[in-house]
Amino acid sequence: MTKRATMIEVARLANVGTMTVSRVLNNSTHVSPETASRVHAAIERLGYRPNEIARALRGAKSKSIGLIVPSLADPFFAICAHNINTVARSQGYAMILASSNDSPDTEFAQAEWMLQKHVEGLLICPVSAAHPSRLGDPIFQRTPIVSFDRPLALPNVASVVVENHAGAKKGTQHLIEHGHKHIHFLGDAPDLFTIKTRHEGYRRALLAAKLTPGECMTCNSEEAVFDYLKRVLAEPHAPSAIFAGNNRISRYTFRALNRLELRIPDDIAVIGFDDFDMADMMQPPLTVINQPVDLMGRTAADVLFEKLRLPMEEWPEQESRTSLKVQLVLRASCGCAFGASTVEE
Amino acid sequence: MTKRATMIEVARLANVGTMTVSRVLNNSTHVSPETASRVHAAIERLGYRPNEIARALRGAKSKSIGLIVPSLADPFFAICAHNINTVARSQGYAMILASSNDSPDTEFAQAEWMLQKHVEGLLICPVSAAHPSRLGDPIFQRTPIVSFDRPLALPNVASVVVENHAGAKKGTQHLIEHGHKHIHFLGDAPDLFTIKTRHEGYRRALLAAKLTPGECMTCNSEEAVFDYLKRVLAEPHAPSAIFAGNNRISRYTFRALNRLELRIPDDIAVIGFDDFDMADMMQPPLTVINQPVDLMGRTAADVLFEKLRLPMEEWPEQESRTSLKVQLVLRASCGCAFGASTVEE
DNA sequence: CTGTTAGCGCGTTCAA
DNA sequence: TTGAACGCGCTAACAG
Repeated sequence: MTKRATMIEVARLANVGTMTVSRVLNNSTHVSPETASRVHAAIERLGYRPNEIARALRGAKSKSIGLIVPSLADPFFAICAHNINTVARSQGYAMILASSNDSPDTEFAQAEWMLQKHVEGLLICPVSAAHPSRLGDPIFQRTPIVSFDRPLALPNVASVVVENHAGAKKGTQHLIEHGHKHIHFLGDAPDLFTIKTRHEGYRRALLAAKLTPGECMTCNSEEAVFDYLKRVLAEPHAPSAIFAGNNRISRYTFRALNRLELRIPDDIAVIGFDDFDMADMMQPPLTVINQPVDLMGRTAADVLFEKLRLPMEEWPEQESRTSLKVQLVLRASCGCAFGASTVEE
Repeated sequence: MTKRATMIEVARLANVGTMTVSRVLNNSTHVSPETASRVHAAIERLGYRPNEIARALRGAKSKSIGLIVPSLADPFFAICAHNINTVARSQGYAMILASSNDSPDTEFAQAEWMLQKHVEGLLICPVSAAHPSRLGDPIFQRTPIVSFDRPLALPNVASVVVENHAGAKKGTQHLIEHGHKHIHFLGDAPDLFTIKTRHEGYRRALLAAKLTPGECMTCNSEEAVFDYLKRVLAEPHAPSAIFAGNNRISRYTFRALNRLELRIPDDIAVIGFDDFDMADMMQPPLTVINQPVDLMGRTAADVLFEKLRLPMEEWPEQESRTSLKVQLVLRASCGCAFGASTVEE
């Protein structure tokens, strides 16, 4: 009905000074039990809640962190955000969210703006590293930053990623074991860390088997994948298997192959990096490299809050780099014939 | 490196009062062009950025809104969040996010806590209406609230939903036109507005065709759907078609039917409410009632910002209720035999 | 057109 | 153990 009660009103009602109220709220040390209970009663009666804004202005603690992802509409990032948020809330922190839409300028603008909002720390999945990141700017030196999914080569930024190289290598090796000699790699953005690293893992696997690796093909849409496959499958040395660089590409590939009326894995085999919902229900079920999506967000948040606990002087010279394990989930699109999914470390 | 510059420093450097700096930053009216440019230069040189916290403490404008969803991990809500965030950013607002995990207590706690953070407005997808919502509490009277996906029967809350009744009715009618006489309805939470309304639409369609509608079955997991279908399909009057109350149930149903080695739509037909990624790539492609997910978030945000523009005195007596159109997307699981999807208004 | 004064609500001195 | 006064950075009133 009326405006919210302030600390002064509580103090008056309890016949104490505002300082006492403040103490009861925070330390609760050096306050006699009976005074404290009087204060509590007053708080109750007035429905008083501390004004977080005023708190933040006074001290340096805004009790909020910022999260910037390329796009929340992407289920992968949505799950990351979900887990980060869970950790944040458990620590009493608010999470402010923003999308960079894969634009370095937007990313920088959002990050800078979050600093104005006095977030205590920043969690970022950085945009493609085509341009040097401006997240190393001096204004960010006093704010802990953790990057995830894609690392940031900056001294002040910790990072959490998965074993992209090893995972892609293992997946490709599996394809080779199925007898494939011509395997193509499809990505969306060749400058993207994840895609680049996965392509490198793929390359190593082929080289080790004395086979010729292909380029990292850039296919940004279902149409692009369709056109590419249609063209290349008509050529000599047509691929007999596809390695899809991420789950979006996997889905595009599946759609394109369907339109081309090709049978998986008989006409062409497929393995994709990153599992997705219903991948096991496709016809055929898709073999994938599974990344620990839940763990990724949680770990990144944990790393950030760990840094938040440390005073700035104690920040490590070199920030931590965490790498999460991935698994090869064998289903049928690779050529295996399992009833259910099988997991290989 | 050093602490951020404050307004006073800018003022000193530009040889003006802080008020002038403030004016340049906001109105920029009643300031001589040359003074303004001196101020701008000083701002530039110091890399000054206004402290949003102080601004928020001073005025009532925190330039932030709160969003509470049952779970960000759900793609449906992730997309809503994405669109809401886009609108918010375009208005210069930050979005604070929280999940209620379908708990009324958590929902209330998060909402209350957001008020402490002085959000200017709240967007909420309310938890199941099993318990009367506490969002009508007096403390929320001064804060505009918009609920989406599920309405809230409170005078101070506007809402944006889709045509659940009409959509479910149309889908069920379609099943009836295919000759089905025994159609079962599967939901997850019978008290949920969306599920309840869709079940009602389903019931009306059957009644209108002089058929007997079934209960709203509660199936909270793939296991539950599996057990239910296994049992009921062995009984007399076994269903020849299933109406799935939302996309999660659709996926469960698809999985369960697969495990039961039943053919869709020959052994049993399926229609689901709410489309999802790859639904058109399943075997067979799933016929669904498609809701305008993108529009939902955007509309809800628009409604909120409209309210934010109005002074409290001008708030309408009765809050707005928006209902978004849905479409029947015909694929193959209903019994139709299309090459591609067909859309019916 | 511009500067001065006075808080916003809290927590941190320092004195009682 | 407690309270008074000051100031965080900014802007709404009022002068000038």
